[in-house]
Amino acid sequence: MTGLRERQKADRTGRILDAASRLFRAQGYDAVRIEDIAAAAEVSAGTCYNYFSTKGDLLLAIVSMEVEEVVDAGRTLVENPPASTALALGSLIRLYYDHSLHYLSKEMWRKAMAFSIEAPGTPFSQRYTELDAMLSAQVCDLIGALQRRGLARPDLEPATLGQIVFNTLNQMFIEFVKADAMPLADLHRTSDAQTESLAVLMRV
Amino acid sequence: MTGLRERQKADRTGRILDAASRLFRAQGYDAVRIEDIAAAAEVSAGTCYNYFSTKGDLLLAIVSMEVEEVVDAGRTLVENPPASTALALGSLIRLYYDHSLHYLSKEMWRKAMAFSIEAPGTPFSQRYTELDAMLSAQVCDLIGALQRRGLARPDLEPATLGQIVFNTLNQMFIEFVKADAMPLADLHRTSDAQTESLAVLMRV
DNA sequence: GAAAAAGATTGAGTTCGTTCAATTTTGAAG
DNA sequence: CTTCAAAATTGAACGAACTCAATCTTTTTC
Repeated sequence: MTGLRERQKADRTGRILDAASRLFRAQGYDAVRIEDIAAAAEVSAGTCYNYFSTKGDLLLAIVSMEVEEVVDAGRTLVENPPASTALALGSLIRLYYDHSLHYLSKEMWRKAMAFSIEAPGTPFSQRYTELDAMLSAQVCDLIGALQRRGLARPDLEPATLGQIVFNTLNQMFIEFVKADAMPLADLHRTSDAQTESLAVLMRV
Repeated sequence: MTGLRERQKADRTGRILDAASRLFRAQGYDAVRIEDIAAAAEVSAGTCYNYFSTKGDLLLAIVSMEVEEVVDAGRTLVENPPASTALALGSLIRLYYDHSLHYLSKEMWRKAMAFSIEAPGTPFSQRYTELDAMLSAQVCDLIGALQRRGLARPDLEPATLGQIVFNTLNQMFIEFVKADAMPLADLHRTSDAQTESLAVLMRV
């Protein structure tokens, strides 16, 4: 079943991802050359291109792993939502935001977002877009749950409202990563204010 | 007042912008080398870098000129808004969308958006961000005008609602330029549906 | 009007992402 | 175990964005 070839493949993929992740965080995306990653992973530069189509796609693979974790964490929260609209939305959004800089720098986020717009057809760009859609769906699910509990006006599609909320939190996050000097606390403040407004909009 | 040096500077800037704009549209951003632009503008490659810090910033200068036109056109519409919420929003959004591909290809938009996230500090990246804010402000203005005419619920900040509407239309546009095969008509359809929902949300 | 200073242009050189033909490694068949 | 085909690795070569020391042009000074 798992021949030598497959094991080596998985091993090399892991080593490349680990090396890239560590180096990107430590030295910055631009400062790290493919050769550096290859050296740290004990392969040649050419081999990196066997596994990842471009440097940007390699970054997106790393970012995607992070987003997967956030999706998992979010699932738990959506299954047991806090007992008010603003609190429920606020908690989910804070979960997303607080995870975001745990393993990734703002620069990595900027480059990743840029690359996913610039090269939407690349394998990990598609994966990243998929994960974004999952986050958006999660917000929709939460709003659906709130409606069923009578905590949000029932005359609006949860999908529509969820999209709106997700677009808003996503845009705030983009502005956050674009401003290197902006602390996470500022994002929280802006977000809390917007969430409050959105909760008003959704009030029964 | 306007010495030879200044005139030459303006002339060269214009020639570089013209050449780049024409070549990007005709051959695609990636296919055009700085040397090609320099040759078409009758300067050297180095000179391009005196005027624009990077190839991406040169693209953003071109895109910004286009967005300036859209902002001007939008101003006229906001001053005389159509007589219903959905129609007013729909007209403004359609104005934005229809202008968008007049002089710029989807590829140019993708690269421009990517670059503005990736390198937010660059001169024309800042200009582009400013122009985006102006579009957003325009939507807010329109909503304010609708409120004053009694066409939108007055208990919500126009700034908040405007942000929501702008984020939504912006996100739809990003998805449009990310999908090369998607025709403008599809964007219109999706947008009309979303606008309808947003109008419901804003109803008095 | 000549000389010096300031500003701009130039293109050869550097760097790094990416490609690809040659080579090596792995797995299967006889 | 040997042979062969398929798959993967390699690193040298390529191309294009960007840099910079030398050169040229414009403006200012006296």
